[in-house]
Amino acid sequence: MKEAYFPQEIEKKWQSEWEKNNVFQTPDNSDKPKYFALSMFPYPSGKLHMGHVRNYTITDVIARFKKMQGYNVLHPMGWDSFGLPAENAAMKHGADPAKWTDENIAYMTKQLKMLGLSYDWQREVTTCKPDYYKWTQWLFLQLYKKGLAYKKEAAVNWCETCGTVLANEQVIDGKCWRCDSVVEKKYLSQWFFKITDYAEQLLKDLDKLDGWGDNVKTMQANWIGKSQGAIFRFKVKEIEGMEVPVYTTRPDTVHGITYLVVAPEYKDIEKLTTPENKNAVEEYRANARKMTEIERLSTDRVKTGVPLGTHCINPFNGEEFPLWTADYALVEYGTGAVMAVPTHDTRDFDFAKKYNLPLKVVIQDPQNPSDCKDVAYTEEGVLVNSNEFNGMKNTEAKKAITQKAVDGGFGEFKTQYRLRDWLISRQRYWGAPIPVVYCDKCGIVPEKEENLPVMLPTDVDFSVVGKSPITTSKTFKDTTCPVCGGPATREMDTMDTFVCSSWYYLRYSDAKNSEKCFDKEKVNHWLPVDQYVGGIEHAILHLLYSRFFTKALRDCGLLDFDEPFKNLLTQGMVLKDGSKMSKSKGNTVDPDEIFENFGADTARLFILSDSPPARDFDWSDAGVEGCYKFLNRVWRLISDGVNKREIAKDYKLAFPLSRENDDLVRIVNIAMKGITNDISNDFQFNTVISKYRELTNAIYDWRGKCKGELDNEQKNVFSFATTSLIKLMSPVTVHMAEEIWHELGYKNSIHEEKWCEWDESLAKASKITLVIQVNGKVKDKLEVDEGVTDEDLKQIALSTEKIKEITSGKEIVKTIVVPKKLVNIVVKG
RNA sequence: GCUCCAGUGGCGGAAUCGGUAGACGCGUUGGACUUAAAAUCCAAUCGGGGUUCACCCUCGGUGCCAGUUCAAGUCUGGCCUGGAGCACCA
Repeated sequence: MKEAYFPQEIEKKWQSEWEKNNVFQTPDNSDKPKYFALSMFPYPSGKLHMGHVRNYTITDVIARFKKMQGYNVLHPMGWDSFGLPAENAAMKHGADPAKWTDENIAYMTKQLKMLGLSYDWQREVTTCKPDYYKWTQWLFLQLYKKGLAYKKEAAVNWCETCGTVLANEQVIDGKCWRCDSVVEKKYLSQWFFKITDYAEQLLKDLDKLDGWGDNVKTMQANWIGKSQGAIFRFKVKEIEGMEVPVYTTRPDTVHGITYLVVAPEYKDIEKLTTPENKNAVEEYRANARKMTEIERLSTDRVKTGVPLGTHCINPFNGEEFPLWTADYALVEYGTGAVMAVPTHDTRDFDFAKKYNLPLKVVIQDPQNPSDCKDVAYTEEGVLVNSNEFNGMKNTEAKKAITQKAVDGGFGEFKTQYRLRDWLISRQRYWGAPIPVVYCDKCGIVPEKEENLPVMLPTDVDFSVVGKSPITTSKTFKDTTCPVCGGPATREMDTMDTFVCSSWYYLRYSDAKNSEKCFDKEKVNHWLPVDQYVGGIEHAILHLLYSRFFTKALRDCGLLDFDEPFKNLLTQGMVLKDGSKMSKSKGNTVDPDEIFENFGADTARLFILSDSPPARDFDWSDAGVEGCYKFLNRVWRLISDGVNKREIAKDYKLAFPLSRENDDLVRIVNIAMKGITNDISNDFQFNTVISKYRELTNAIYDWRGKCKGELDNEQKNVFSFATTSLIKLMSPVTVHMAEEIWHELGYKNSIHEEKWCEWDESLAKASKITLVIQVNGKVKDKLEVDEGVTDEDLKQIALSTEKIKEITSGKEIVKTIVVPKKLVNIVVKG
């Protein structure tokens, strides 16, 4: 065995060996239980960054560990390859997006292989390939049939310079990420998925996700934004038969209404405006339209509004109050109209103060009543000025008052969600075409399933400005109607890339199927994903959409489970010098350089070493070198032993062992147990790695204490310890472990070995350290035999010189014994 | 403003159940080997104080203030700071 560790040589050799022998291919059929380990698939941007390295290393170690534990592990990889960067590259350099994407995939695949990741490449999926997007389109049609895909007029983020809509993520501080011009709101007819139909299920099923962090679950719950309240309908005094409905979470304050606000875009606003107020209202609405979303939603902006001139009547007390329009009412939420109770709502209060609208207190803290002249009272209290409800607690009044409205026929209980339907249309070329045609006779017609995929045209001009390149195709637009056969035009929009990524994990179960999106039996076998690993930035969008897709496809009968991801690990960011690695800051580290200088095993070891996976990880060059040195240290230990014939393949431990040998064997067993527990318990790889080091140090110490040539027992113990170390390290330092394994004389791959099993009776030290406390403070420690009873411990503690001295002349009140650990003597005086 | 997460040496972090705070590493300092350097190895490394001074003793210490307990980094209540997400959502 070579004395020096040459990672580059070893790593290349084993990577090609594994590929040749299909070590990581996963059969569908196996006697072993299944385990699906999944990393969030990357966008092929060009090169891997350290965030990718961290993500994929974490999942890879999990996959290898589970495989060694006897699971049939599915560990696939793919490419989220539709999206804007490819199209932008095309616009900038005249490159073909498909070619640009393919080249990036090829390069990044090479990098992934250099990292030694155990993927089953037979199951690779690429969302921009027709064999994948055919099924994205097919799934769109299934949702359409179910009424879950529909078209409507909606406001979108519009960049006039680029002539296209932008995703919310592409709007940075209200400006286009590419050309920096201000983003406007525009009304366009767009395709939506009816995710709101699933709002309650998406919220409720969060409770089932024990394997998800609370942070992600609460983020989703907030996003869904369930609230419970009431709808009240108010008659308009000036217009016979007209009503304005409002949604409120504070029905208890209904007697305190002093005005009502409708959104500037409210559908009946023109009818509700008197001729005298028409000009002012029109002007206000025109201004609101011009305003950007950011301006309008800024919370510190002074609230503005104008009166409409009409009034409503409060059915609870007969009071009249004026109608206003103000942009703090949002047309998309609730009914688009707000009943304003300035005394008990801070926004209404600000508005009322500015326009001198009246205040009427209806909730009070009986101990400390407020007139609400300076600030709204939003806490709980008791009703006043509320007729028969006076004296009732406001929490109870919510129900009683709503019930009165229900009985009177002017209101009802209402549950409201903040979640909006998912806008999936993009006026973009590089995406999956929406498989729909427009026929003058038949209207909106879905494409026939046998005509899928609707192929992306290639005869497009990317240099066009102000419209989607797809519209320049001569061959794409005109088609025939699937129903009547007459002339028709294709939908020119493509789907949001989040649609493609909402089902890719299902496709891995049956990636090569050309007849179906996936076989039902296979998808039910492999899914849900046992462990999903990825960045926290996907906490809402991707994970919520995927959950929605799973539920919708379940309702389409395509699969039989409710939730796609059983366990979720959101890994922290990779930082350098305390801030996120980014090109603009110039603090990036190129994975290629690390592979070249230290090897992939060092990179893998280091990226797992210093922080637990969920926390941010601070990259340091010294840390990398430290890991490299550690691998050299392990290599030297074993190569030295192998070359001196002290370590052999066929070792046997014959008990009882000498004291020193027994101690080392115990340390090995303790390490096996500890490492297994650390991985099983939230994947604490940082402590796993510290245990590798402890074990290595212990073996070195033991070896240093052996004098002269090793005897047989020592050789066996040395072989056991080093072979165990290398097996424990094999999921992390995959190439080095394999090389050493073969140097030891084994012929199979270490990655197909069984995980270490420890002997419970040996997984503890032969001596324990007894801690003796007096009044909870440590006063003495001593070594005692492992088998002592509690009574023995007590007697030992009380008879030590030191304790006698401390307790002399004092009354011992009681003695607490923690078995095999500690004695606490409580004294008085 | 609301929600969630976090706060431990010079630094990253460790500490299943409440039971030895600071594992392991980085850095630093000293030493060995060497003509020298690199590499490697050994030792020290929370703070204050004491001392019969290289062996100990003692006090304090896990963001802050209380509480529960024989015992609190860990549990409870109230704050402070930092991070993340949401936000005129009625």
